[in-house]
Amino acid sequence: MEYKARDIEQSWQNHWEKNRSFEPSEDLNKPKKYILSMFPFPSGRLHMGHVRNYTLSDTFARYYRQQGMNVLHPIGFDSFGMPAENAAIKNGADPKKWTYENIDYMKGEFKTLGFSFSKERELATSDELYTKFEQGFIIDMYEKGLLYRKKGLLNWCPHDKTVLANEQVVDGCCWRCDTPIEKKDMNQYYFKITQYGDELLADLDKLKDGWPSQVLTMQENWIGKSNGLEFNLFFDDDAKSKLANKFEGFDVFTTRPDTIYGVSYTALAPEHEIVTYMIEHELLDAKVVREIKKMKATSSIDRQKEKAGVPLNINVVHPITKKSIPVWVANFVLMDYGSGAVMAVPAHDDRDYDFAKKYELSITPVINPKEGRHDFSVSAFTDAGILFNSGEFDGLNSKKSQYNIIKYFEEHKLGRKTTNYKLKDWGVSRQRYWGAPIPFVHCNDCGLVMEKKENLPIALPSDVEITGEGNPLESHPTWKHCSCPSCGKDAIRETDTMDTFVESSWYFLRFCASPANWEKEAFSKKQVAYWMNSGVDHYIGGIEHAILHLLYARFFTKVFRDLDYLDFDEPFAKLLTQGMVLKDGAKMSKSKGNTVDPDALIEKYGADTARLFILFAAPPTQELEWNDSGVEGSYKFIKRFFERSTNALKCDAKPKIEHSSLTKEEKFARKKVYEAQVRANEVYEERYTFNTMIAGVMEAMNALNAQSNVDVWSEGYWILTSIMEPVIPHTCWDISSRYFNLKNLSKQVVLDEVFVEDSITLGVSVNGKNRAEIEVATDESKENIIALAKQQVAKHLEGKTIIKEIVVPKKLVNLVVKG
RNA sequence: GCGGAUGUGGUGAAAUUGGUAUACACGCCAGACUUAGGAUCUGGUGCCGCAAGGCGUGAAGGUUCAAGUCCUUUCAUCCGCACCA
Repeated sequence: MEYKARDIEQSWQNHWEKNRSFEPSEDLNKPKKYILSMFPFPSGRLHMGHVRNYTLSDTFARYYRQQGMNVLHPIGFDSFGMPAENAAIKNGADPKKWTYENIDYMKGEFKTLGFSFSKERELATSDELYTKFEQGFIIDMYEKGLLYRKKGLLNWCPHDKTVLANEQVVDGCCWRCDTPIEKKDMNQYYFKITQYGDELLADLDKLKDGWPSQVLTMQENWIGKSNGLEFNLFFDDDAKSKLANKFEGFDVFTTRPDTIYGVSYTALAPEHEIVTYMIEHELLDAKVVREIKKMKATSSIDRQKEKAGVPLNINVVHPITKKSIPVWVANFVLMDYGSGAVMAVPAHDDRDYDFAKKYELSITPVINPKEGRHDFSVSAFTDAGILFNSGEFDGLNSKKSQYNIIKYFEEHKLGRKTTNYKLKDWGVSRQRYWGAPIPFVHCNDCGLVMEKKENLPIALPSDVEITGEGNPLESHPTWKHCSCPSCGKDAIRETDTMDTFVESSWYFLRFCASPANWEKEAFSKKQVAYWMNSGVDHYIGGIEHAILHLLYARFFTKVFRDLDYLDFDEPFAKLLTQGMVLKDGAKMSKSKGNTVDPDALIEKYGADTARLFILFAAPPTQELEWNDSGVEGSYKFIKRFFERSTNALKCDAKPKIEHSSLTKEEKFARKKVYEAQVRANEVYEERYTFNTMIAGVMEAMNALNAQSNVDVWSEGYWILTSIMEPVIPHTCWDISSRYFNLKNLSKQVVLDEVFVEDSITLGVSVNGKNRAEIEVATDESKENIIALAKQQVAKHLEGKTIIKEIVVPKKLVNLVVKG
């Protein structure tokens, strides 16, 4: 029989579609599995990374269907976003048309790859129905105080002409187009994600067993919680009068209160309000002002190159010693962390040390190492140690003194214990067209007013002109004009749209909703409770989403819980982060010209070959090096697997075999088949190393091929097609339908009898060095085994004394000799 | 600088708890069938060596009867974060 991949694949793809084979059951009493892959942006064509992603999720989904689970394996498109708009600017395409044409094409690709997605739950986040519910959530969050509008210094990408969240700034550049970002003062909507900072951090603990530790660490670092002391540094009388009594002082934050006696200067960020005041009121030399302006204009990358600063010629008073401390402006002080001001302890902080050395400021050591001595003329001592020069705290260790010093500050009302986070509130407004409109209205009388829920969705206009200059919603002749939902007078609609990460923060909940209710509700508590019970069972996607998407989705889940839409804390029980797909050692990318087009591959070999190669070439979390002859090898295996199926007989149940009556080769073949099954179960349930599972099946095939018993062949195929169905579904359904009436695509029972053996092979080592092999009866006595082993390695024992004999049951014998 | 990962044949990679290192595949070599083979089948293939034997999991030590696996030190590559007070 000839293996014609394309014919077989198309016929089964049509069969599955016609029979609605992959729609989940609405019976919420069945045991469930929710298998989710990160949905794609509809860029136009799938790339190999997508194929790897969906092959993995499909493999899980098909396995759990065989196990009798009710499986939800949905797909959608994260379809808002800048590329659609950029295509419009470049080619004059309509973003909506461009997007939905791409979606149609990619759906076709899903079909030809044989992915078992639920067709009926497919969605695109740019669908108006999706926007409608999202806008509803935005309103709920605003009412809860979790969304607010404020003016602030924002990251602005001059190329994409939009605001970016901190998370979207990579090395000071736009995460999408790599243009260096600028700071711009604008109104912007924010989600109060910081309110959930503690919980987002603490709940990482719940994910320990299911998420890669790397991702947990990245999230932990991103949230960046640190405990310390916050206190006020007060100006002396000179400074106060110089500042016209506008400022009493300023707040600083430190994680090292134990170094408080070592403070020898203090520094403000160039953007600090006191600095701004002094510039505006001409309290600084022109030269100093010039220096400060230069610092502000320097990008964050350049600022890191060398420390720079200028003195402000004002002083504060040390809170304990009451000594006078000079105030500087320093380029390494960040305005958006803590209060934008630091107490500087050059003796015990590297940055403060460098700065003090450069500007010849005094360095006052107050902590010694527990052992030995530190040379403060060379570097700062930043470890914990023993305090000196620290008044009543002398002799205490760092840890103890931190506690005592914070207590002292609190008792004397000088300061308080605080927690600081690197995590910032999530800015979500974008000055773009192709996004979900933020459902607010600006009214002259009422101010900022929410749209009424019955008016949702606030849909995008279709007749826009997209030039790349400014926001098309802003320049549209009529769209933004509306009446105030509160007083009815003429008002202006908000023209900002939402960050696309908002859509991907709840799509996994939408998939839980039965399509019958899609018009009526976003999702029901009951359906979500069922499918999300213990979370999405397997969430599969790229490591590049380790921070942004996964953090936002966790945040939304917690918010929805507090809005009483659901009853759990964490959305994703198990996270599998796949490795990149490489060719010639580099990530596949259009710009490098090292891509492999999935469509061409399917055309040549079929989808099953692509799927098999992807799973066989490397374990899922590792990088996958593309290799054309490896693909060829996968094709040949499938071809052989298909052709040799003719050795099986038609049967409706697994054949019964009298194991003891078989030949050695037949027994061995059965053992290999069942070994493959045992390994497959482990791989699907725990290890996810599909490469080793496939290797097991190949070994079993090799063993089957060395014998000719038709029952052994039939049983072998019964089991192996079941194991392989999730990987090469078309081939396996085809074989199974011809021989087994599809009955074997189900949970398999392992027969232990095939593992019982009469004799086993043991390795024989001398001094740990492998020298020979012996074959002994399974129940052979230890004495006999040793005797036989000695006989086998007699040559290596000549003239030597055996001082120890070790027998490891079923493994080996080790003889330790001397002389 | 901080955090994490990885390092095994010519290549992708196996080795679940310390127990015969290199399974499975690619590549290569040889043979069979062939007018032919980039098809198929069979066999071989860690390195050095004619052999006996020796050497082998980035490097160096250590623990152990036994180490890819555990401990110490170190090198290289990759990824993430990065003046976070």
